[in-house]
Amino acid sequence: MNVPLTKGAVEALCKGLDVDKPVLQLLNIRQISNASGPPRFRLMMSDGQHSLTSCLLATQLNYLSDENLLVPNCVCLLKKTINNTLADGRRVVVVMEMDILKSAEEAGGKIGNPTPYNTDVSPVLARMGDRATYVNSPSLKPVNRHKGLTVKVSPMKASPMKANSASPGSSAKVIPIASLNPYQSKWTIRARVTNKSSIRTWSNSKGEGKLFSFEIVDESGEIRITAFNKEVDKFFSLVEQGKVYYISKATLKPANKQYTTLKNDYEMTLHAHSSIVPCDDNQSIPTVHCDFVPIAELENRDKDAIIDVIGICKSAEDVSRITTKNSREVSKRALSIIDQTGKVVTVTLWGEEAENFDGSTQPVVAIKGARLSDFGGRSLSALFSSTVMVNPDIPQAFRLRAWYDREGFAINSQSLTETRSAGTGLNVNWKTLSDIKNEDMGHGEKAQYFSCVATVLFIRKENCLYQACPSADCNKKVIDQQNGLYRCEKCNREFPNFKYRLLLSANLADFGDNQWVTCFQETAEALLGHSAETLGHLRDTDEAAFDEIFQKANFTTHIFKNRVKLETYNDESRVKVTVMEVQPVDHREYSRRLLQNIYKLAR
DNA sequence: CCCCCCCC
Repeated sequence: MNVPLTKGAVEALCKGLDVDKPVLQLLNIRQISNASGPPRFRLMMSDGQHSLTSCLLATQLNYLSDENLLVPNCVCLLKKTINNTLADGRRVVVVMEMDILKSAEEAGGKIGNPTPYNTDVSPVLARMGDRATYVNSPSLKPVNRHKGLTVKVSPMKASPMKANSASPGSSAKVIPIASLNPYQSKWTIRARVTNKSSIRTWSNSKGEGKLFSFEIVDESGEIRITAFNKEVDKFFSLVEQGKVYYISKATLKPANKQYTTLKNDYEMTLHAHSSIVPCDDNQSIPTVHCDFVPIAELENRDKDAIIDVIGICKSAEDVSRITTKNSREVSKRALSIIDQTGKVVTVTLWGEEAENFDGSTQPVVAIKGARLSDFGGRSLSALFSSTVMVNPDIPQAFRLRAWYDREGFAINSQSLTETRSAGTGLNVNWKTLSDIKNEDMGHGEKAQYFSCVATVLFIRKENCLYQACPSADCNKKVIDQQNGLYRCEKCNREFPNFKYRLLLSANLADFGDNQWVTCFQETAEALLGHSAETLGHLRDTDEAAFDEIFQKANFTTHIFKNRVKLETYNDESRVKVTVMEVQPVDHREYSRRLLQNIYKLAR
């Protein structure tokens, strides 16, 4: 069988064009050293006219080499390739899927007399091989534009560093970060930026200003650098994540260990004479190293552990604004990520990272330095010190992508993060009231949550209000001492006043069933449309008006988000349904709900 | 000279 090579394919690939399933001949294959993870193979492919040296084998195809199928002169069908452009415009073709059409023996030797198409791609790959780095690839897209292109770095083992006499900006020689101290001022360091903050402002009793900080690493260690005010203007745009710079003439001061986990006793502050000069020759400066923890393994890790994680973003919440305990407003967005362990975990992004994140394409998300929390069982949160990467150009990401697109998307995954609220949009667990009985909801160890559209048939007025402790966080019922004082057993105090709290029993109905539910304060107020205080006052002063409020609530229809749990009391078990949220019926959600029921009935 | 790491 004669299989012609796809002439012109190498040129097209080098220009970044998509070539549909080219047939190419393998001229050479060699393993490039890789500090961690599986070995990587670099291929030289030929279309008979030109050879392509900037070609990597995706690690899921390593078996082709292991089984001695991928040997020079064999003819390959490249079924799927990913064309990556490096920051400097050079390209790397990653072979994701391939078939071997002809063995080396069948091909019988080199076809044609191919010449290298684009020789300048070689050095970068040689470096990638030597250092196992995937630096500055634009396919590695941090969601925060102030967090540049490269991933955070773990410093490699301390090793003597070659002095570089070519360092600009200073007459001093290049010294390792580890040897920096406040008592020596003539130095230059050469280091890679691993984490760059956005610009922040502050205002306190000592004054106000702006600052940004970044972390750098060389072979010897790491250090944090902060720029204030004028130095922010001077250096913020120059300093890019992932890039290497000569840095000199900055102030060293003891690091406040309370605020940093970086392994350095000092930190650096830039001043008017500080110098930062980009360095192109950066091959000896270490780059990213992530120790990804499989998602299933998070169950066994301690709360507050700082871990690296990678997964496919199965779904993402819309961004929302929350107010912190310190009354600061911040954006947040929770993602559900899944990996090959089949487990899902919720990861929360904050601030700009939350605002800029786009989960619509189900990208690979890798986070270096996320914090493990025990919220909802297990969940993750990005920190200021975390680096969030979207579709990073690393083997683990390629493997995940291949796994998810082939099978992962369809598996019945389980989340380590129990979602307490029913969520929104597609994640809403819609049920009808009859489902509660038919599906024995709430019979498990954990409570279940569901949403339904239902109509209020009846609300019990009796005992719907109680006199509660007026302390801010105590809602305990108080005892009327009949002397103008109210006693709270929990606070062990008497108060001259109390606050009204609501505890409603309501009967809800939909087309299939009805159900008694309990509404506490907020949901009861939403259902009745009045505050507990107003209702308490009315009950004591205007019974007719009080009754009318209950009449008006009857036959109103809402979306109810509920918690359901089987409870045992005096040897008697019954399912208790508590309303967590009452929302107006959104027309689209209601239609979706109806359609789901029609579909269910038709089955 | 900052030092926020959050919310359910």
